[in-house]
Amino acid sequence: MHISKKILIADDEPDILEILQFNLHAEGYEIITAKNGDEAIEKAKKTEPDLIILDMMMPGKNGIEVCNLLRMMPAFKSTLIIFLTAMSDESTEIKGLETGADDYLTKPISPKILTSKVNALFRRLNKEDNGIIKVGDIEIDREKYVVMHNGNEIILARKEFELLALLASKPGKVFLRNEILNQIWGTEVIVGDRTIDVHIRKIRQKLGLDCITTVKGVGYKFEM
Amino acid sequence: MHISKKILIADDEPDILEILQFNLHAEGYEIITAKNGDEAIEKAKKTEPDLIILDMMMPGKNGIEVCNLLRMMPAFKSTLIIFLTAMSDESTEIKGLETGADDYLTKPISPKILTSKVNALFRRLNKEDNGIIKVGDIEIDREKYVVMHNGNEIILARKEFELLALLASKPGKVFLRNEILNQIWGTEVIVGDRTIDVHIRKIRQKLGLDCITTVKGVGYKFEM
DNA sequence: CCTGCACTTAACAATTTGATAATATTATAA
DNA sequence: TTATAATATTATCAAATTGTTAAGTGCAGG
Repeated sequence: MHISKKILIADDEPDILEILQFNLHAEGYEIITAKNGDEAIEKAKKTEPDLIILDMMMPGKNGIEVCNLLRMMPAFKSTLIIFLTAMSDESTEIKGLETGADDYLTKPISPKILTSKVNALFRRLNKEDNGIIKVGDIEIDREKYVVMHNGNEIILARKEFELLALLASKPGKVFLRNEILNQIWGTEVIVGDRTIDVHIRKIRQKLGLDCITTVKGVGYKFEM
Repeated sequence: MHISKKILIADDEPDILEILQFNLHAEGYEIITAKNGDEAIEKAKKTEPDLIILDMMMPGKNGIEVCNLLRMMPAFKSTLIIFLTAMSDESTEIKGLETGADDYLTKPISPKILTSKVNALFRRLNKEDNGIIKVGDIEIDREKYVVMHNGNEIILARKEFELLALLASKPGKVFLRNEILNQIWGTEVIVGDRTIDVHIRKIRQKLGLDCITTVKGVGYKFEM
């Protein structure tokens, strides 16, 4: 499972703080709260949260000031920051975004929109390390175009790689021959049925494992 | 110089299309437009934009459908997507975000908010490249345009430098020939396929290292 | 005006890949 | 068990892909 992401919420209104805390905690996030700007900076330094939600209007340092101060520190150069703004004031919103925030929310806050936004931001952040399929001791990296087995790199030709990646994308699922043809070769190109077999054979050979099962009369499936 | 980011805008209302196009173009982005969902998908495949702005309500395929279709293709797994929604309808917004969009905008659209949001999204995306790339004993300084290897400066021509910098920006990742052409030469210019090879050769020669790997039928990748 | 450099292209060699045909083997139903 | 259809295997060849060299073009600086 995931290690839960930490979110720091800074707002001087206890009600808002509680609503946000309640909803985000329900989504599985770990919540840290702060009642003003100075406390926010202090707790940010101590806990290094993944996301910081800052109210724009706070006693002492306001949201923008806090954001600016944080962005100056290397540790918070790329931390996600969301502003909360009471008024739907365009210039404030723009100022927030230009200060280096990633998004802003206008009060009154809808819990559902809040959680959706937060989830969306984290989803985007995790997009960067994607494309890796892991099944048993095999690792297929679509981006690097590499297949690893027990630390050894296995060199596959393009069609072989795509075929393996397709089968491994849903371990256990039987891919019909037609399905494979459409996915790998497209609908335009027409190749004989034996072609698939030959590629399957090469993959089996190169992997040296028995992880592709023939389902006679139907297709192939990948499983460890 | 940076190569300008490409933004694809899809909306059936010509007025909106024009407003968005005008404002984003003024910010230095390269704009591609589409009048409906199908055209959007077609143009997305052809031009591989960095950001796609989709109107939710369009004749034919609506924004969510287009988003779903795009997200299914590996090439658009991590492309930025923003929805435009006419109504400030909470459930629509949430649905949009959960479909895999990165943000949404409610009409009527404020040009300033639009550009701020777009800039903020790109800012976030580019957080990683802080100018200097270090891989193994190679150091690439994007700002100074200098490549160092074991303390020795290696002189690369501009195209060579950009190509190396691109490959090294994500070590291990395979860059498709198309991707390289789009990033280094842009979509306007058309150069032959051999051109890439020749530049790669020169880089390999000058570096005197075997750090650029050919992935036949796919592209090139940088790794130590 | 000459020279050198950056970039591109053309041409050919070297290599790899992918598809097919031909044959062998296996699974399954009658 | 046998007949039959489906798949495995092998070898072969054409096509696709890349490496390499040389040469052409345009431009900037001396």
